[in-house]
Amino acid sequence: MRADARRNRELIVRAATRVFMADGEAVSMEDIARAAGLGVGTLYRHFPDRAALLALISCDVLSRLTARTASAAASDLPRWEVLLGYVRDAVQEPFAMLKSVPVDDPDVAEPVARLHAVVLDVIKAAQAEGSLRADIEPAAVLDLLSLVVCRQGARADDPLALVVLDGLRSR
Amino acid sequence: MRADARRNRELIVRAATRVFMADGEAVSMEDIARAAGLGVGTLYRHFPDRAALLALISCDVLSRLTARTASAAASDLPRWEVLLGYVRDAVQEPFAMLKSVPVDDPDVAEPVARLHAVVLDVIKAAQAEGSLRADIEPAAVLDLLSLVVCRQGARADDPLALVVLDGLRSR
Amino acid sequence: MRADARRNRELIVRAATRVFMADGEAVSMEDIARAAGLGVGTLYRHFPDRAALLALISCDVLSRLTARTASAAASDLPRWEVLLGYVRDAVQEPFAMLKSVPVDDPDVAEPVARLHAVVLDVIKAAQAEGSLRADIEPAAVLDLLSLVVCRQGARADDPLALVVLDGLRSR
Amino acid sequence: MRADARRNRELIVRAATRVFMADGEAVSMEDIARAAGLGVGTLYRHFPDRAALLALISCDVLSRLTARTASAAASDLPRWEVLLGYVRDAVQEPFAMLKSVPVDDPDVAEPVARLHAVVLDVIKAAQAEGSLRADIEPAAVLDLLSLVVCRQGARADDPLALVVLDGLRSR
DNA sequence: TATGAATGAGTGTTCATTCAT
DNA sequence: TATGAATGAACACTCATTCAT
Repeated sequence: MRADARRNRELIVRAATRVFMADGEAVSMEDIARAAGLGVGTLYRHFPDRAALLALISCDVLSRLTARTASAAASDLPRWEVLLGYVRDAVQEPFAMLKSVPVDDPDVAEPVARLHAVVLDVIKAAQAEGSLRADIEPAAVLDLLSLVVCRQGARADDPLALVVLDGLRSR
Repeated sequence: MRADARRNRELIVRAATRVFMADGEAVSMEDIARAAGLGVGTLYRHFPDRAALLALISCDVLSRLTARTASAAASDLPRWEVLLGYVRDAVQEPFAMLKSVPVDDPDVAEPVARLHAVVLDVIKAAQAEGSLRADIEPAAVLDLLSLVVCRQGARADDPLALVVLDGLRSR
Repeated sequence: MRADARRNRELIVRAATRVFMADGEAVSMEDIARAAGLGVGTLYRHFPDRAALLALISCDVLSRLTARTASAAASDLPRWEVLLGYVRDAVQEPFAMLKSVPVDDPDVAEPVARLHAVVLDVIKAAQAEGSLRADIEPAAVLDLLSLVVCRQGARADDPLALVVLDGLRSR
Repeated sequence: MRADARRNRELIVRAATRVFMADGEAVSMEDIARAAGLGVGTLYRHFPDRAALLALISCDVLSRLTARTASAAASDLPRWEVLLGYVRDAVQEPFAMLKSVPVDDPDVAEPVARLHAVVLDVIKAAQAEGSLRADIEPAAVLDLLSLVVCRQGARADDPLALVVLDGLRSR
């Protein structure tokens, strides 16, 4: 792939991520192109259609988050801190858009599964560590965090996230 | 308002509620009219535009829920039961659509405030009663319940709701 | 169907017929709408998509021609005259567009078959009458006439049609 | 013109001829470039626009056919055979595309005229020879053969061609 | 008044053509 | 010079809204 093509692809992904974060999933291809400073044609050269763009951005978001979480998990931080870090990172991403992506698409399903696997490990370890309530199924914890994180406009320090995290803490 | 006008308005609201529950917010005005057994023109006679219809249905949903919750609150049931009842009732309504309604609109803001007031009272009473964790701000509990209830396709007995409710319970 | 709707449908069909005759099959829906003095939306209210419009106009053309030919066939004109009349009528219609209509579509296949049946009868009768060369398969005569008639911009009195018709004549 | 430029031009013309034969005139420039194993840019280096490419391919087809027919005309074959050979050769070429080429373009008009001249000579000679009906204008015979030959997917032995050729034969 | 037909701006997508690499 | 990436006008089609019946 040529240098400028790679650069433009990156511009598209970044712009789309930005506008999805800001305005939700119902953004037109024209708007994304404009935000990227490119023509619509360029979008379509890089992504066959809207769904593909959504899918790719989702994958991007997911793998970025998986990488970051896995890296934190490899540290010797307390597992609770790793979990908090996950939430803090996730709310910085346009996670809400995942709701409009077909999770059946294997290209999306796989990165989702990988992220889930990493986070589930952290959850279990946090329960073993004693920082996370052990009387809740790990999968339920994951669901709860996903709920917190997938709201349009979520922030790590909004009351809701704080409540949920506090509710998950062992006493 | 004449009897048939009131009847049609009711038909529209009911039909819209139904299709919003079933198919989400992205339903066309034609679809709503068809579901109501009316022409689109009649929709527009009753509601100046799509936003107004959404707002009004939201109000309808909200006031119905407020009434039901207030009535339960007037009983001598345990406050925890009243709270559970609220969740059970709310998930039967197209609450998810509230996310696409401008809450700035005073016509919507007010019923929201009224529902919140009623539920907050129940929350505080449940904390006083000792059934609901008292170490969480009532407003935060409300947010948490809203989160549970406003998901598209939410059910009172899905794992997520169960986890949240369990997390709120005093031990 | 309401009076104005029927009138507009007629306008669409007429306008489309006209522009297909004039400019060939590659005309945009906007152009057709403009030619009909209507908005594109109206086209789509009457015809679900471009293919449906093409199919319907083809059917219209075909049945008009079938009716005219059958009526001539019911007269006591010489069969040769009936055949000439068919060619004269056909070249007045946007027959060329049939080449871009999916003949597999049963809605089109049937009127085509009906026209063919009528014309084949005339052909056979003309051969029996002695005015049409009898040493050619009726089906081949039909094909030949179709070829003459389906050219973009065909005219009944252009040299080509004259030659073909003359070639078909018994001597 | 450098050797590789000539080679590329040849590649383009050949590829375009091939895909026009196979898929009709509605082929994209990208498709043609891909079929030629070249980039679109190279197409545009050789041909200013789509019309020019079409025109040039037409010229190519026409002159190839003119050469072949003239060569056959130079032999001592019966003129009827030469005429049959012309039809057989022509149907192997993407002659249908000529319908979408502006014949006004002098670059196209001239090769058309040259082919016509050659074929007309053959036609007249065949009439003189007694193998071709002499009661039809040579120009009309030419038109008729053009009609046969310019159909998308024409073949020398399909019923239609056979009928036309048979109709032209003297008895 | 209720109806649903008409409208047209807006959306996703394609493709001839231009231009940076 | 050859490449193929970028462009944007054009197309088919949708749907909130208006308006004739």
